Amino acid sequence: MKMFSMPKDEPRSINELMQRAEALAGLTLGEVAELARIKVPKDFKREKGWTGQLIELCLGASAGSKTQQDFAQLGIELKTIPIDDNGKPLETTYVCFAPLTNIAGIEWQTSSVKNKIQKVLWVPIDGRREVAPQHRCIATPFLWSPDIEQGNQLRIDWEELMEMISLGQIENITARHGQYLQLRPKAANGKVLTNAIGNNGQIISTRPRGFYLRKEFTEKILQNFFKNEQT
DNA sequence: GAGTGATCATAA
DNA sequence: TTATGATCACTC
Repeated sequence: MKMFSMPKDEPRSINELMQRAEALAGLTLGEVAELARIKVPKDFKREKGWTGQLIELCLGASAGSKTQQDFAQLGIELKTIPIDDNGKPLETTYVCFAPLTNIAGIEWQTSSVKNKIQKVLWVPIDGRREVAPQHRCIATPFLWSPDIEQGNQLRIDWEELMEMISLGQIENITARHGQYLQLRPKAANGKVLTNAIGNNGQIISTRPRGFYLRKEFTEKILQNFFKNEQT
């Protein structure tokens, strides 16, 4: 039984990171928050990113808004994912902002999406709304990298969406596009605007967009892990 | 009920 | 302003 204690610095190896992460398994958000000396909100209506930031703190990630991975030196991105009692995702997973201008020459291989999901430390956490945040339990964290098929699926969606953006079709893209990777608004509210390419090649103003992984995609990742875990 | 579009807190 | 962390909540 490994006990969890708050780290005072960044993990220096994948092993060290995984040791810390695995020590969180089985604990509730309330228990972890107490160790971190942080107050648990009664719900996430206002503090939507609270869980992610708590886990960042617990694993020694340096907070802040960087475009790089959470553990850049290890090349690992941290993602908490809310699950129901069957271990299925309750929400889609945000990946990164979508570039809407100056996108000539951007390719999948060097894209932000590819870079972000190259290596992910998934931390599944009970996300059922009927369970108070304080009592939500952390499941087993695990490291994942996309296999050939998953990488191809995401590349195909990414290329389709990026082509539409480059052709000035941003206003015609809805969350229904993309089989596994979708594009949705990502901003503080609907009044936030950024530049994009219009249908005549001109610069237009539109809501910022972000790439999200559909639940069907992350569900397979989780299923595959838990399947291998019990064999 | 599910899913899309909208939204909230915070950092630099 | 744009990025991080995401979940909310209205509409279908």
